[in-house]
Amino acid sequence: MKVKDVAREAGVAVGTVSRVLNDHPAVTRELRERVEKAMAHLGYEVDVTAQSMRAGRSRLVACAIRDFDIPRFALFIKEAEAVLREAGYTLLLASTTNRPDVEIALLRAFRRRRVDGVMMTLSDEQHLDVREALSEALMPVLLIDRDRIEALDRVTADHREGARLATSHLLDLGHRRIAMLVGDLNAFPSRSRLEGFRAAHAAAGIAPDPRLLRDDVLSSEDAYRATASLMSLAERPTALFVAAMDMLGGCLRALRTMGVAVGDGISVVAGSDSDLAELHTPPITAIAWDLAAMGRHAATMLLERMRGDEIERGRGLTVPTQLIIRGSSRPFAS
Amino acid sequence: MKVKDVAREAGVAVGTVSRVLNDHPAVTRELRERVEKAMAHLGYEVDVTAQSMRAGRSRLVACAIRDFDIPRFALFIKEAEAVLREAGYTLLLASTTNRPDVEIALLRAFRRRRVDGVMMTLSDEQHLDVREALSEALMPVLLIDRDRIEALDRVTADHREGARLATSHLLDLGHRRIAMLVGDLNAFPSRSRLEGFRAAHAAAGIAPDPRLLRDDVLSSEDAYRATASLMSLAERPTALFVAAMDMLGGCLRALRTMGVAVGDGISVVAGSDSDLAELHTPPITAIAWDLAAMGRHAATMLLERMRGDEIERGRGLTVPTQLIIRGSSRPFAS
DNA sequence: ACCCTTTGGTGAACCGGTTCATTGACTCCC
DNA sequence: GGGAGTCAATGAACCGGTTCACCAAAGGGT
Repeated sequence: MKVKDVAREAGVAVGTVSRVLNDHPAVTRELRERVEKAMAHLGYEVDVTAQSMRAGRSRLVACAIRDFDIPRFALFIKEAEAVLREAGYTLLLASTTNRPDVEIALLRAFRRRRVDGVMMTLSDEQHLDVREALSEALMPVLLIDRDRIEALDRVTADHREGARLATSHLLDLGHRRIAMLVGDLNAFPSRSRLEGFRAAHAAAGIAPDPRLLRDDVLSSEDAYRATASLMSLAERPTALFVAAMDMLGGCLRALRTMGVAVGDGISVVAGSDSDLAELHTPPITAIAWDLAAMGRHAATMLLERMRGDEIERGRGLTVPTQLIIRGSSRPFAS
Repeated sequence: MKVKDVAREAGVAVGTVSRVLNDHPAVTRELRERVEKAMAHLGYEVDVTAQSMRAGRSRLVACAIRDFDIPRFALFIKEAEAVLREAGYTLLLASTTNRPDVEIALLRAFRRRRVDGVMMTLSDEQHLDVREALSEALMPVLLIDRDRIEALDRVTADHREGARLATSHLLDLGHRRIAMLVGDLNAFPSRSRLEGFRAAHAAAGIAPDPRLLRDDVLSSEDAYRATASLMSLAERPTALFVAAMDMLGGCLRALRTMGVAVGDGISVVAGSDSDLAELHTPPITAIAWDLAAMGRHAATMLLERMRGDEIERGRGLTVPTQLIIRGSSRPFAS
């Protein structure tokens, strides 16, 4: 079942069938109808593989993120997929497990598949091998919540401002020993959160205690351990900013285990909002931003780039963050 | 940059290069090394599209689920992807939005892409057009948490037993007016949960009040509305079984809005476990099962089927469910 | 009546691999 | 010494579309 068969059935040339398939204008209505009837009659369906082969593009867009089971990322993917599907693209999914070697291997695999565009996170924007792989990618790449690679488009959230707001909020409440849990400082989100944290302290003329900073918190178990270790310090923090995404669960679990009451014993601010933050007792103050919008923008920007529109290189789009103040952050009573 | 170029550089025939690429045994070590050196020297990379074209298979596996932003499904996908990648396959992702027409369109799109295998959910296993599309799919299809299509492999969770346990638990506590929120009864999970719910009632010799059943609860907003409407009844339920996946948030939000205390005012059991259920005050009794294992099994079974192993049609694998009893389910005090 | 342009249609070449019938060289054994 | 058998290597054909140089017919202008 191929164009040849359809052509024979309709009594036309293969080129004409191809024209009909691709809505080429130079086909008379009569022939178009005959061809369409033949296709319907034979139950013909184009072979996208063959099309890709000739065209050199696959109508595939790859999305590689560090770990799917970050619930809120699903929103991003969902919206991106919807936009891409609308435009005739199919989404390829992979997880990098936040490892540079996997990121490089995936870029190569995508190129072998003639993927038309890629959106991805990076474990470390400065990693030389990754930067080299990106520059040899041959297809447009858009960074998800990463920056520092000037030539590439990116969609980010304003984590710096979110962290600054959260930290100022705690400082305003009188807290002076604020602990912070962040992820990998080699990547944009945690780096900017730390900047915001420091900026807020600087603005208040207060020096943060470096012993209260825990980075590399990448899983809920990490958050559990980090919280437990912080609460075992001789001089405990009075407030805890769980800035890494989706780490609130581990943190709350640790506080519960250690018998520390959220709100009274320690103020808590979450770096990303969730049902858990909203419905906890007390409800948890949290930073929120629109991941669905990020997904839509990412897909749209990548589509523009893939169309080859004449656009300046390295466009960046930043979605704002906001602080939702709830009952878990309370004035510090000495 | 193609096999031809590599062949010229190495001074061999294209067929030999292809043999090297595919680890064909009939190549002398000397030639293999010459070819490999030539490939490295030219920076050659195979074109997977061309391979697919000739081979008639794409090394792509599609996964279509009703909605990605069900956080727990991410676990399934993550594990499935890991298994498939290990085996040299790439995962294609799509969401069906739980609509039969989208399901059919996706199956067609997958076939056009020569996808090697599909794992998917269905909005309604009995839908005739979908069944026809499935039978014409030409590639192995595995159902995710769906049954009733005898010819297809499937991986399910034992929702019936989970719901039976949860309901018996509530009945044992003395509850007689148990409300239930489920999703689409045309699909396996909700159907089985309802069966389990009824089986538990039957075993206890109690007839459930049909006015306390709310089906088609598919979003957190649905759950909010359903809970609000249940709590507005003249004869309120004394227990609430939120059996649909990831609907607990909406339900708790409604109870909070209406000033009903979980545990005291109403006992609550969640159909799937989560950080929210575990860390809520009081913690919520919930049904748990291993979605990661489901993902692994799904990928493994599909791989076997794609290898064309001689296996009986329509294998089913069921992962067990368990009830985690927490503080939200309490004895009914009249 | 003649030439020029426009329009619709044709089919061979091409995309970049894999496959397989064929060839040539070498070994083995009677 | 010669026939059978084994093994590497070769390269043309093929997978199923799209493209484009080319052609025929129709239309337009003088």
